[in-house]
Amino acid sequence: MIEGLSFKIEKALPNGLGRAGMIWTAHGVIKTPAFIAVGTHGYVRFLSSANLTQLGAQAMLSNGYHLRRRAPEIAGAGGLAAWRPERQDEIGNMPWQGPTITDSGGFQVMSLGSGLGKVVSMEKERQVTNTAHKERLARVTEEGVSFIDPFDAQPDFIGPEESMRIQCQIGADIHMAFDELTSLADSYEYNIEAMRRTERWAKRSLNAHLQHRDDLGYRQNLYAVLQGGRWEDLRRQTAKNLATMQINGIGFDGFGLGGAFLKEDLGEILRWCNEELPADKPKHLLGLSHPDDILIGTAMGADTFDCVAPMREARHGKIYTKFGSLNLRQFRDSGKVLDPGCDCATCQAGWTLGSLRALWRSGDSEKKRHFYNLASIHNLRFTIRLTEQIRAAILGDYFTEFKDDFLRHYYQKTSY
RNA sequence: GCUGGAAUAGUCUAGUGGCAAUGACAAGAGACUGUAAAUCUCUCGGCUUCGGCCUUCGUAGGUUCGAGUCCUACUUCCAGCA
Repeated sequence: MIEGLSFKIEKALPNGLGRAGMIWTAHGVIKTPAFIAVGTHGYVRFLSSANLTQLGAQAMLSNGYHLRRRAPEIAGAGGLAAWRPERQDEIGNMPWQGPTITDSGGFQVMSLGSGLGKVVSMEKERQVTNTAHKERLARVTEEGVSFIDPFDAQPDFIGPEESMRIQCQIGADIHMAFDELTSLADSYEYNIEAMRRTERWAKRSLNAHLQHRDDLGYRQNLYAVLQGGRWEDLRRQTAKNLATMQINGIGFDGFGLGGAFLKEDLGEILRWCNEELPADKPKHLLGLSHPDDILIGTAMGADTFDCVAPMREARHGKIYTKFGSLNLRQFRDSGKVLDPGCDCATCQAGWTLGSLRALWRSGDSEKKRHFYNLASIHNLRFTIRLTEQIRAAILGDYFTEFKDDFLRHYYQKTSY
């Protein structure tokens, strides 16, 4: 039996919660802070496992909800790191053999239920409407979540026990307890209710996880997820409750920091959580990746991050640069490089904004797939490189200077 | 040369007497954060004080209260026959 997760802090920020460290799992090591590439269906869209390795990805996050019907098959293959997914993007089916994480399906409770896509957004000025969701596809009860699968319209149910059974069959190194993510539109009262339900589900998740965590021959690990919205009393309370929650003397291996955040609230909320949580456990900030979010998250004690944005925005023509992101549409025939000094394979191969745009707008599906690959490589490398730079800055005692310098360039869009 | 068909916005296209005129693409602007997302929203003749005004469906006439639509001629293109 390969031992379970272990976490070592190499260096912590003075007078702060941030740190650089290492997480050991059965499938390898994650040097933190780290950005985890999202491969919901067991693979990262339009990126091969070789692409991921080349651009410095250390781990992949998949989703128990999307893979739930494949879980027995994945278990039969020996777990996610050995499973060859049937891909829709024609990139080949070599598995990602490094460390893996699965989400519980808790996000889908929100996205298929109360939430519109916009409700997780962090722009304060945006009008948030929770009532506009006319076709609610998920309903929450104490037992779990009943929902209609949007792909085949079939009714289904996931509760903590189902989520743990699925995740233990998928066999990622790190699992998330089944939680209920609230939207920005939900009230304080509803957040109390959802947070307490999430805590009860966490206990049931822990119980079910402990029964199956060694089923595939290596130790799988469980993070509890903190909710509580934007309220300090709720965040501190749920952090304390989950930090001390145990079954037969066994607690959680780490913690997921969940929720929908307004940008200006993120740092404070994470501070409340991480002042209460044990420093020696790894923390994963769920679903965020923009540079300011990663920098603030790291400063406030988050060790790992995941997000669909780098890849999705790449597909949609948003190219990340050190001077801010740009819309590829505006660069027809441009001979400029994507991002000066970028070390990604796309930039190294000499692609320019104009040539990439031409590929994207070609109308040819094969060329478009090529574009999705090239653009995803660039944005993902950009995001991963940021975490590498942050790690180096923490270890080298220049984190604050690095952060200020990076944000000044990125958000003032000085020139480009 | 004869006969038949066609001509609509940047391109293709809908429209057979009634509101600058359908749809697609291209183009332009924006969005996207634990993936119902190779997606979605908006603009796309000109002007505007946002109430409207003006100019448009190959060209020129005509019929009509009213024409992209019907009629005549012309121009160009396509097909068939010589």
